[in-house]
Amino acid sequence: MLTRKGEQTRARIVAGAADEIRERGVDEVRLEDVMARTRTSKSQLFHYFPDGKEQLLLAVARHEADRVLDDQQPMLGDLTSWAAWERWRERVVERYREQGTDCPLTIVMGHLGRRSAGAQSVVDGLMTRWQAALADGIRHMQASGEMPGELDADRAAAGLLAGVQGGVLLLLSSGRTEHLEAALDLAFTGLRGSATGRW
Amino acid sequence: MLTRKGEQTRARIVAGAADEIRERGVDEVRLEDVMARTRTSKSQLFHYFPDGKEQLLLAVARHEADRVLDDQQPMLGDLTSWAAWERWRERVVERYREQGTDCPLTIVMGHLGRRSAGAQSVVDGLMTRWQAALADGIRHMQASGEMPGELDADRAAAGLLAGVQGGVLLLLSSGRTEHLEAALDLAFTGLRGSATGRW
DNA sequence: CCGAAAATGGACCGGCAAGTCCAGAAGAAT
DNA sequence: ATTCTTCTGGACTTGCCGGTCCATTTTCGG
Repeated sequence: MLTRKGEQTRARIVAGAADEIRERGVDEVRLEDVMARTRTSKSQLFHYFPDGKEQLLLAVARHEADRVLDDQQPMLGDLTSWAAWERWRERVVERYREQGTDCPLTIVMGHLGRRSAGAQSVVDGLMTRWQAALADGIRHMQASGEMPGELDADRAAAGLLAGVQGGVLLLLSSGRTEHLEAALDLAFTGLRGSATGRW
Repeated sequence: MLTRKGEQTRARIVAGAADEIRERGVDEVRLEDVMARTRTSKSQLFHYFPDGKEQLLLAVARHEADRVLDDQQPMLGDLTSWAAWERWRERVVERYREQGTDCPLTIVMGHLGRRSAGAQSVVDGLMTRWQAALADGIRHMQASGEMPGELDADRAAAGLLAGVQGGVLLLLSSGRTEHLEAALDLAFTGLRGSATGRW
């Protein structure tokens, strides 16, 4: 059981670890660094995360994953017109432009990605919710006749999501947002266009 | 200077390290494992890679990067008809389906990605060449009137590339190719479609 | 208050794996 | 053949850092 003080400390640790990772990368982060930044001792770390570093990283991943969709609100939840889609687009580009080369989630993921089933599910959950929000928007647009009714909303959302992910990935290594923007534009063109695809 | 024998040994080390990484991930790979697999001693490793593990990983990254585009040939170099584009699409999906969750390049990249400038340039080079090949194909299609002449070939290629990258990324965490396929379909629709985008 | 549970401090351990070193074998070159 | 370079074996060092432990303090419910 956690007391109020305990919760504060735990939260401080997670946030501090997240910052540390953002700044220096997962591999470079020692527990000692987290301790220094959060003014905690080793026994506290292992008190709140008995399974050690792995568990802490997972908590950080969850913490970061939660932020991703929040940062896209309220746009993401209201994709009901082309203007709204454009606003969402701008927000996404802006958010990742600011973030630049430091994508904490990708970092943490890339680190414990495959091995930990927990990490897997964090990402899966995030992507699923993200895709669902996009699919909702697409269905909305179809209902109002602004996107072709023939296309499979879920599949289109999957493709759009992939474009965003790839754009961000390329941003991480190039530092430029042009791939992300191009991917969004190309996807939008597909969403607008005549339904000649294999939908 | 390297003798013939030296080159063989060096190549054996790189290939062995690549296999080891594919199977167990970067973090899990000890120099000792590479030594065992390639029947080499520690002094050999440091003889061929004086800067140690970092340098070896970089060599592995280069090795893997070279394979990526080769695996897409001859399709990638001959995107001159929609049928050819479809063949390329199939090849890409097939290649990554086989590869499944073990993308050695992404792994190595995710590991030393930001810190080493060398790794940065390996990925940059790969992506640049990849995008250039796609852009060439698009220009070909425009010349023969099979893709709208109004779109910016390089930008469209950037978007398509992002879609592929994102699709692969999602494949890595989900194990399924549906995002990759959806991204390709959506991008193709965009490439076919009426030029209503911001090209 | 008081006792139990939670929170904290910080010294200590232990293992592991990267990197060093030197001695000696194999190969090239003339 | 000899000499110089490259190649190889493997023991040794070293530092780092995750994890353990116990003693002490703080919190909290009743």
